[in-house]
Order: sequence, then structure tokens, then C-alpha cells
Amino acid sequence: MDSTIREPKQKRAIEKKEKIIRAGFDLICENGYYNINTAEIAKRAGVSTGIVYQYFKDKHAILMEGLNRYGDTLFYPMIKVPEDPFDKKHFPRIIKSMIQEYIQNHKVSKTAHEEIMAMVHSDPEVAAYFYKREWETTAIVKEYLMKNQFSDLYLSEKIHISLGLIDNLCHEIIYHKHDEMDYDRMIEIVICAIEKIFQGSIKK
Amino acid sequence: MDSTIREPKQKRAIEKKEKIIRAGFDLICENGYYNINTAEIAKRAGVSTGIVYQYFKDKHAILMEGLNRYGDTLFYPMIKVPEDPFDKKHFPRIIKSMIQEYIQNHKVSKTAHEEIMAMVHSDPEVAAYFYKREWETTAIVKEYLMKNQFSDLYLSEKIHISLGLIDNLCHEIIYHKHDEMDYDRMIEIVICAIEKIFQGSIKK
Amino acid sequence: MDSTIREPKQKRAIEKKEKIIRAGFDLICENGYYNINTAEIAKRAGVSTGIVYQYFKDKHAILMEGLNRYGDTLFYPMIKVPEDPFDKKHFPRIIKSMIQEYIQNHKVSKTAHEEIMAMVHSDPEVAAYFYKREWETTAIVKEYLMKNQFSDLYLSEKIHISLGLIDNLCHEIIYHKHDEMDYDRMIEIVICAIEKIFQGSIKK
Amino acid sequence: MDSTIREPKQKRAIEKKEKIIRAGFDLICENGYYNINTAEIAKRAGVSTGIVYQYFKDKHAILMEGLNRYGDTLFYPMIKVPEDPFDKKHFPRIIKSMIQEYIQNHKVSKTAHEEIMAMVHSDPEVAAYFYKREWETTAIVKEYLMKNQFSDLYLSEKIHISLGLIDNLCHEIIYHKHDEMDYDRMIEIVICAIEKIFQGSIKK
DNA sequence: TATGAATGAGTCTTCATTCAT
DNA sequence: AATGAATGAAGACTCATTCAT
Repeated sequence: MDSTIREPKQKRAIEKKEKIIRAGFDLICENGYYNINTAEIAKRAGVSTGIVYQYFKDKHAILMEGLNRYGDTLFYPMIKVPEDPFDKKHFPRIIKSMIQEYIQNHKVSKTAHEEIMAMVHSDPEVAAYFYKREWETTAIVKEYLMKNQFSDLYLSEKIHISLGLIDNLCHEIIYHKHDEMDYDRMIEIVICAIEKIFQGSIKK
Repeated sequence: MDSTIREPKQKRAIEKKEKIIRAGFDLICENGYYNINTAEIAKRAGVSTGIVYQYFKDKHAILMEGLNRYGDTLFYPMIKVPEDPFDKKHFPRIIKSMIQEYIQNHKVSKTAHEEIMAMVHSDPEVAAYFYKREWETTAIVKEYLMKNQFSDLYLSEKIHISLGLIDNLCHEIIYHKHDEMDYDRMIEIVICAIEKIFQGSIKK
Repeated sequence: MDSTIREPKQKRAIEKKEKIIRAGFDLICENGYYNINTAEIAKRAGVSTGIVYQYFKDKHAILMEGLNRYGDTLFYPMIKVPEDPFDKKHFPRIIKSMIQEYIQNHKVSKTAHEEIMAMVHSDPEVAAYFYKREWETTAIVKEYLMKNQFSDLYLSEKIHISLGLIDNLCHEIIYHKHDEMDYDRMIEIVICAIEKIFQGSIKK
Repeated sequence: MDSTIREPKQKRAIEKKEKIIRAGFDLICENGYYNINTAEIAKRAGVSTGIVYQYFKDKHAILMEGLNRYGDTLFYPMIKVPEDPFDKKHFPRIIKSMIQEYIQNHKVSKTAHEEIMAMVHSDPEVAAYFYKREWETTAIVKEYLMKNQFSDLYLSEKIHISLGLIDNLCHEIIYHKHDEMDYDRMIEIVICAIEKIFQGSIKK
């Protein structure tokens, strides 16, 4: 069985595989894994249903490859760490702009995020992908902060907690879960909390 | 059609309906909504498949009733707010014990939480349930804090953020997502952050 | 099995049976035999589902009893043969008024007629009922005409054909099957045809 | 969803679709729409149940395609209008032969006719099909008669009434509804009536 | 008599996957 | 390498009928 999965070598074949991944991932993001079927994937990719199973073990494999290809740009785009040296005074501003970018990015693909997050909770492989990405993101931020003289002490933990804070906040804002909330003030509170978290880490 | 949904009047029938809800909810928690079928629910409940559809509109209705019956004890058990008056000095201790209880509770039903959280992201009705519960929890905590002389200013926002912080933390610890993390220290950081968040709210 | 069907003796029980027949027949007429179920019948009759099967062998038996009770008034109401002696000159007028009454009657229960006619074609028992009724109707008309000096020769055949003609015409008019048709003229043609059919039968 | 209906391109596939239509239509004709199921259709067609739903939206679609394919030959075969010019003297003979052909044709598929007629009364789509066919038949006959110098005046109405007359007659004869009837004489009466109906239309 | 709870076989339909070409 | 036809098990839901009380 497994041996029938072909890794395409020819350019056209590679493109075809690519198209399937793109189509599958898009469809999953738009409608959810359980609400689409392989025939639809094949159709959107412009290939036959048969060929799908020559490149992929099963439907699930398409999701995973899609996640690996496109998950990054979809879920972790904010981590375009600023090039220029970090100035402590700008800490709030930097975080605020991160939040804004994060929100902006998620707004364009609300359903995508929700559908994929659903999988995170029910599909171990998808979960593993996200755990890894979370960790990588933490590492990138850590490296950046250390370049800017942040103390190493529990930096990963602090970053991880802070990213979670931002994530929660953005989710709340995007899905507007509770309209009794004052979102502007929430942003301030979160920024402030993050500042406090890193207070001891900033070397003078 | 809709009128065929019966609200059982006889005692034994009520128990039977209860059993279906319990069986359905358990099964969903153990295996996930999409991995179980109505026949299994009926079997576990010790009833015929037919009876299921006399008490419930469809499979989904079983989930929702289960959530309404058992969701609270499963997801919001920590909110047994302490009876005795709040002492500022005990703030960290209170939060810590909340976290511990939270973790304890979730550990016994790991999959349950994950399967249900998966639904939160893909099922609007389930999402609505959680949004409501989140808000109610916030309200309970708010009332408690205000009884203990916390200032009203953005209290909801602060509570909500803090609960999110705790939630993230516990999730991280339970699922042990990144074993490079120092969980004890994370707990400390979170507690500290929460303290800071409420700093301005505590009246002297 | 059969022995369990009870013929109610008590007044209240008889009323109950009556209610079931009425409810069942109405429901069938409104929605069609295959689109209703016994639970609905019981509900509309205000009885329990169980009792239905103490008075009737099965769902079909309800239809048949309903047909026997109410079929006549629904399908053969026009055969209120005029009391006063027949005057040859009034032949067209009599037929015309028959047609009008027929149409009037059918208009109020379009679906009823269609649903029952559907059964006539697929259910032998229902078909038998209608054949019998057709024949009875023919007989009534025959008797009437013979009282009025119509010759006996092939009278049944002529009546039967004429009634069919009227039936077709009314159906066409009620369901407005082809709006290119001139219905007033059709009525005239039919009346005229019937006159011709009976021409030889009228004794001078 | 809808897009999953495939129009087969390969020769063998087309044949298979054809087989399903044939099997479905036959089965419906033999046993009635409500008394057969898709599994039976698939079995008789020698295919799997799955393929049925790749060619047809649902069970009902099979009926409709069957009707479109085979309805004509089954219900309107008599309308093989004679090629040779019409001679007024032969009017009775022509009608008589039409009747005989009609009866002959219907005798071979008694149940088919009944089952389909049942649908006409309960299924709007089937009804629409028959209304259309009725009209077309009328048009064909009209054209034929006009070629033979029949006057246009209310010709459609007359034809329609006459066809109804024939239809009733044949139905009576085939199903032998009332064995007290003298069928030979009925035929004569009908022919005579039709002659009378067209009397004014025949130009001298 | 009467209730309404309970049964379970049966129905349509879907879809991941395989196969013949 | 590719097609798209074909499979068939599985799933949600219905309903005439029976049963326990």
C-alpha cells in the first residue's frame, strides 16, 4: 500500500501534487475537514480522483501536507521580527502593532483559523504541528529579545505566556465573543501585563 | 415532524432520556462527535435506535443537551468561589489553588476536553454555549471580587484576561506540549502577572 | 392477531374510533397516505398511538374505513338527482348545473381528490371501492332516467361514458392543466356530446 | 453537492446509466415507487448502490428520467398518425383501430400504467410530464386533422375531449371494472360520440 | 380500555478508497 | 502517470407496530 504512494519527479507531476495540496487545504479552511470530500478536492485541483491516491496515503495526508506548506503564513505571520534594534521605550508600541497585524491577518481568514483549530483539538498530528510551531515561534522571539539584551532567565516561559495572552486577546476581538467588553482597554491591559512579565528581564 | 419530539412524562422514560444524554455525551467525549454514531449511543444507553429520535431532534441535539447538563461540572468546576472574605495577602495562594484544582479536574478527562474544544471551533451552537459560560464565569468572579472591595473599573476585562491566562497555562501543563518548559516557574509568572493586572483594582 | 381488533360497544369507545377515522382520513386527504404516519393520526384524533391498533388492523384499514364513511360525500355529491320530473328541454341545463356543482365540490378539496385518486391507481382495495361507487352512481342515474321514460337500451353504458366525460372535463377545469383551452366552449361541447349520446334513448 | 452528479462520458458508463434508468423504471412500473428501494434498483441494474447517486440526484430523478425515456412508448404509442390522406368515411374505422391499439398496448403493462398514474396524482413533476404529453398529443392530432381539411374551430378542445373519451373507455375495458357492461357496444357509443363532436368541423 | 414508551428493520444517501482501462 | 467509473460499508433518521403498565 504505502509503496504505491509516488513521489513525483517530473515537473508537471510536481505541479499536480502541489495543486492538490493547495485545493485540499483551501477547501478544508473554507468548509472544514469533515464537510468536504476528496472528489471536491480533485475537482478544484483540476485532476482526477484516482490520482489523489497516488500522491497521498489518504485524505488526512493532504491536510498535513497543506498545513506544512501553508500553515506558517496563515498562523504565524506576525513573527516578522523588527530588524532595527529594540528600544525599551517602544515595547508597548511594538506589541500593539503585533496585535494589530495578528488581528488583521486573522480577519481575512476567520473560518480557516476556526476549522484548523478544531482539528488541533481532535487530531494528534495536527496538534503536534502546532506545538512545534508554537515552540519555534517562541524560539525566534527569544533570539530576538536576547539580541537586545534581555536576560535569559525563564525567557521562553515568559514569551510563551505572552504569546498566549495575545492570542486570546485577538481571538476575543475577532470573534467578538462578548460585546460587553471594552476591547481598547483590553489591549491596554494585555500590553501592560506583558510589560510587567518582562520587567525583570530587561537589563539596564 | 418537529412535533414528534416527545418530552417523556413517565419516570422510567425520563430516566431513559437521561441515559441517552449521558451515553451520548460520554461517547462524544471519549471518541469525538464524528467518530461515534447514533447506534452506538443507543447501545450504550441500553435502548433502541428509534427511541433516540423520539427524544432528540438529531444527533447534534444530544450533544447540546449533554453539554448543558454536564458541561458545567466538566469545564467550570473551579468557580467554587471561596466563602470566606478575601485577604489581599492570600491572592497568590487563591489563584494557585484554583490552578491546581483546574488541572486536577481536567486531567481526569483529557480527551473529553479536547473533543469538546474541537467542537467549539467548528460548531456555532457549541461555541455559543462556551461564550455564554465564559461570560457567566467572569460575572461570578466579578461579583466575588467586588464584594471584597475591588474597584469596578474594567474588572470584567481584567478577569477575562486572567482566566484566559490560567486556561492557557493549564492546557500547557496538562498536555505537556513543550517539555522544555519549567512549569513551576510558569505558574509563578502567571500568578505574578495576574497580581499585576489587578494591582490598580485593589482598594486600600 | 385479527382477534385483537376490537369492535367498540361503549359509546365513548365508538366515538374514539370515529375520531381516529376522521383524523386519519383528513390527514391522508391533506397530505397523502405516504406522507403521514400513525402517530400523527393518533395525535390529531386526541388518542394514544396504542389504541389505534386496537380498533384497526393496520394503517391501511383506517384509510378504508375513512373512505367508506366519507368517500361518498367527498366524491359523489353531485348525484342529488333532481326530484321534479325531467323535461327534455332542460337536459343541457341539468347537465350544466351538475358540472358546476361537481367543480364547486372538488375545488374545496383539491388535494383530497388527488391523494385519493393516487391510491385508486396503486391500491386494489381503494380501486375496488371506486369501481363499486361508480357503478352505484350509474345505477342511480339510470333509475332516474328510466323513471323519465328513457329507453333501457345500453343506458348503463351511455351513462357511464357520460359521467366519465364530465369527470374528465371537471378535472381539466379544476387543475387548469392546459391554459390554452377554452373551458366555456369545452363545457358546451361536452354537453352537446352527451345530448347526442342519449339522443336515441329519449322516447318521444 | 449538486456538482457530484456526473454525466458519464465513457461508453460503458453511459450504458450503465442507461441500465439504471431501465431497472429503476421497470421496478417502479412493476411494484410502485414506494415499494421498491434504491438497493433493488442497483441490484437489478447490476451495479453498486453508490454509482446510482453519481448519476442521479435522488431516487425521484431516476423515475423522471425513466419517464422521459420510456414514457412515450408506454403511454402514447397510438399516436402513429396514419400517413395516407384521411377519408371521412373511414373515420369510425380509424378511431376503432386506435382504440384497439391502445388497449393492446396497455394490456401488456397493466401495472406499469397504474403505478405511473398513481404518481400523476401525487407527484407534481410526474403530473407536469403528463400534462405536457397530453398537450403534445393533442397538437399532433390537430395538425393531422387540419391537413385533412378539418376546421380549426375549437379543434384542440374537441380533440382533447375525444382523447379523454378513448382513454376512459380503454381503461374501463382493460381493467374490466364493471363486468355488467357491454364493451363492444361501449366502443360503438364512443365512436359515435366522437363523430358527433367533430361533425361541425369536417368541411365538405 | 387506554397509554405512550419502545422496538428495530428498513430507507435514502454519502464518501473514502480501489480498479479497469 | 492518469482517468473517472465503481465499490460497498456505514450513517442518520423514520415509522408501522407491539409491549409493559
